[in-house]
Amino acid sequence: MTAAPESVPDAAHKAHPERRHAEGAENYAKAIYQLQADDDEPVGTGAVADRLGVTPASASAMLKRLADDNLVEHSPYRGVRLTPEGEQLALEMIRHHRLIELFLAEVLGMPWDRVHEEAEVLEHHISEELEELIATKLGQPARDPHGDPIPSRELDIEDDRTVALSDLEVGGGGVFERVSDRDPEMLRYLDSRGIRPGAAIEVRARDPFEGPIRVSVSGDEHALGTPLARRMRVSAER
Amino acid sequence: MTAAPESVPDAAHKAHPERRHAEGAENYAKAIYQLQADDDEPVGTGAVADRLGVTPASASAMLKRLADDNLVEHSPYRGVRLTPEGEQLALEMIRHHRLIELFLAEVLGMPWDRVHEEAEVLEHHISEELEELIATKLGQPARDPHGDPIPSRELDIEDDRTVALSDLEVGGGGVFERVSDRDPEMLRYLDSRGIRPGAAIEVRARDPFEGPIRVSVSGDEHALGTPLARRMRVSAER
DNA sequence: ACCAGAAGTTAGGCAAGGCTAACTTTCTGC
DNA sequence: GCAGAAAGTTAGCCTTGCCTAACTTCTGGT
Repeated sequence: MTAAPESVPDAAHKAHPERRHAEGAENYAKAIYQLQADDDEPVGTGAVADRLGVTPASASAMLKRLADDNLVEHSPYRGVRLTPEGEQLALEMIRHHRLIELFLAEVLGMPWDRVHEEAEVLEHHISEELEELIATKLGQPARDPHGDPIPSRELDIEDDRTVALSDLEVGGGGVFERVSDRDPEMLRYLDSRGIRPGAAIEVRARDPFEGPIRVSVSGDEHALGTPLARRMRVSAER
Repeated sequence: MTAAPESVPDAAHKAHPERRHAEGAENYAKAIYQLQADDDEPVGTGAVADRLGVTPASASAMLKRLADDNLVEHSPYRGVRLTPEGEQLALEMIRHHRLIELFLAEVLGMPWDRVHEEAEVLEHHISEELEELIATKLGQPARDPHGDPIPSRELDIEDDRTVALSDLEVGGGGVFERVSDRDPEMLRYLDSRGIRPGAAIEVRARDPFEGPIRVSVSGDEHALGTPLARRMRVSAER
């Protein structure tokens, strides 16, 4: 009866002096990072709540906890900004997310429009060691299947030199770099039209008042709605 | 500003009328299943608590919740038994666990003694679709890297025809089928001695009072402690 | 400059799980 | 067969997150 003591599932990971954060905190950090984008305006509570699908009250409470944990600076009523620590956490999750997306697509053949939601869950549950094995298997890739850059092991991320397709004038264009991975229907649609990252794209015509945008992609013409065009990023010309 | 509504991360999976269970319930079901083993004695609260590393009080409360959810039958003070629904849940987790272990070892080259703890986490977070992709990639395998049988897609599991090495008499033996995956040190030790599932093993001598057991494995002799031998399963001779 | 509405926060609840301390039930040894 | 030990349960509390309802602060239009 007195068998060897079962290995209790206690402190598993972490060699580095890196604090553990709950899944909730990880999602908030990622959301704030993505809302913060390039401009460094603080992010409003409502925007965070919106993106995470919770009420502003819940977000408000959570942001206070994040501030206690030193992941954000929070000036009540005026918004939050990630601290360096919060940004690291966000980038860590983004690295996980994009590595997992690429892995699922490349190694397991999961369709382009399905990898996002799977990665959304798994990103919180892989160890550093598994992250590294995946990155190695993929050859330390720089971009995920939607064209998004993957932060390096040291969490450096290539800065964004793209513009939204919806912001281009007629005659503008470049290489279609990436598209938000968050809407499977959009992904399926683009994929079915043969519009994939890496393709050359050019704006042929625009209609006023959010009308369709006519573009040519590798010879073919397509008319795209503005909401879609807003999510498509094209390499900036310089 | 009124962009397309972001896809909220609500009800994601489940085509089948399959209820969702929290991670906690999944772990309890698995623990009870494994404690129940073949004998169908009910499992005590303390044993469950022990295996999961929680206090008996916590387990007691949780078992009541599982009973409400129809995963176990609970007679107060006398123990729990899984319901068919609870057993399905346990087998589902065991299938996930063992597929993930094998996948990590085969596809990513993760060492034998590390796959368990990674799988312990991930088993709760893969979708049915990913489960299927993994199983396909591995060719619908029947056993994980420790030699444990993997339940089929329909959750049928091969019944156990093995005995503990510690229960064999001198002269007894058979094929070393598997070993508990829960103790990395044991795994590393066996691996370093070249004792791996599939090898022929025979008991050469035993000392009384839990003394070492001398066995031969593919020509070499080893002396194994009783606790270790208790966790090694050898194909039953008939 | 003010006030209404928008944005944010506080208060009070709930559910899951965990803990300790105290109490009950069951089992066992004499 | 009964007392004390062992096993199980209850009570009361904590934390993480989420909710609704009510309150506060900020901001923009006249």
